[in-house]
Amino acid sequence: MPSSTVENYLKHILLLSESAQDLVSMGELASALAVVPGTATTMIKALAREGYVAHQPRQGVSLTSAGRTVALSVLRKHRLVETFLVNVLKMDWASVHAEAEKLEHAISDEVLDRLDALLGYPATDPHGDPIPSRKGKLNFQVYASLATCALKQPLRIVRITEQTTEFLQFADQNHLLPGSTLSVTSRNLPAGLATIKTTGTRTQAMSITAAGKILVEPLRR
Amino acid sequence: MPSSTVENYLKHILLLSESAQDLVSMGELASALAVVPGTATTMIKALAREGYVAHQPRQGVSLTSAGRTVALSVLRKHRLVETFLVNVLKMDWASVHAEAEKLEHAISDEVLDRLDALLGYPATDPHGDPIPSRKGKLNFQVYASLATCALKQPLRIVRITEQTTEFLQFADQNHLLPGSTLSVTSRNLPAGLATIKTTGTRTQAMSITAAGKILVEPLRR
DNA sequence: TAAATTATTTTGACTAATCAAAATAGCGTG
DNA sequence: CACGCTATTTTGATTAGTCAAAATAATTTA
Repeated sequence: MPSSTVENYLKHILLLSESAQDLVSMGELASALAVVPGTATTMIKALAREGYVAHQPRQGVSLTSAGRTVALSVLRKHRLVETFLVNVLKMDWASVHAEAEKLEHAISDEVLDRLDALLGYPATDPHGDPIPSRKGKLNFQVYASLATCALKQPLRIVRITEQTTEFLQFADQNHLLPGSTLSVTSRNLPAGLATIKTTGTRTQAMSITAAGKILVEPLRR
Repeated sequence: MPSSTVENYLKHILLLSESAQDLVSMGELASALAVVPGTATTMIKALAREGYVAHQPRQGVSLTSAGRTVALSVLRKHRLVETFLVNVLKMDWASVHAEAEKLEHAISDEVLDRLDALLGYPATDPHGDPIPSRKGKLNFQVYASLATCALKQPLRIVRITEQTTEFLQFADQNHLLPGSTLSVTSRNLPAGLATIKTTGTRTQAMSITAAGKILVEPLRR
């Protein structure tokens, strides 16, 4: 049984390799896990010995299929727990991440399956993040973001890719939740600003960086 | 924040000092925690330094009020989680103990309060064990057991004081659940046997030791 | 291409929790 | 009151995970 430390390393490698095309560097891994780089190196060498990762010294690290299995299972637990906390216990959207961070290592597959059924087998968590299936299939869909989509087009928010409480509170307060509809009225790249209009005809500005964390799909029908 | 190891030590001291009148010996503590006695001694000395327990060398250990607070909080988590697993997720009565053993260290007070509300503020868990209140009050009531109660008197089971899967399965299969009614028809102390009659007029024998783990109250009305 | 900057790895040390086995203290019994 | 049994405590080692700081490699800059 991998320890919860090991589970965390593997989960973060999975998460980081979604954005990073290929190998995850020690630097980004270490900072995602809030440890010093030397610690990450040491740990990764141990994980490589145990067959969870492949380590290209001085290049980076990637998951083996064994490591990927563990990582997906942890991610599934995390996202189903978040969904439970929000949908059943009515907890605050912005604060459930930290809770799930602890529970994901303590919950058994048996409990998880029943939770899944109780929730009606959801495909995504409350932030729009896809929930891996029991078999370990992750529905990885590529969406545009508010930073990259076409201007003036009607859009629906599908996902918020950032789990910090502050960002989620910002999104919540500005009605930028999965399901909300809006459009991007303009962008000013040099200034790093995007202007959006929500359905309530409210217009507001946000940074391009923030806009890039809000994924959308074109609204049709 | 106490580690989950520390939480476990404190919880078990609380549990053992219910039966043991006063001080808990290193021997019983060590075997409850499945560690060697030397480990328990070392750990208890550390806990004493941190103010969680009072250690009488070579006599035993007892909780300080700080230690008792932690222990009661863990016990509350354990028993509410068990109740949730059985009442909401419909898990098997006999197997939830092990699950709760892990979750009790991962769940926050915030989540726990909501779980408590969802369950309707239960006073006991599915085994009849009293759930400490949020304020740390433990409704410690003294009950007779099938080993000590009067013969031929109509009784209602209120609690099963033994958490092993095997014992709980035995109780389940013989309809010995909290709420069931029955009476003790006879006891044979030298043989170590008790004979009981459940309402379905079924008569069966069990050891006095097992009978002592089933707590009852006289059925009146 | 040599020097400088940056990222990674190594080394040595530390903490929490554990065990095996030896040392010690308290018994009770003869 | 000494002897022996049992429980407890000590001692020395081990494992997982971590950090600080030195050493090394790679890449960028001049």
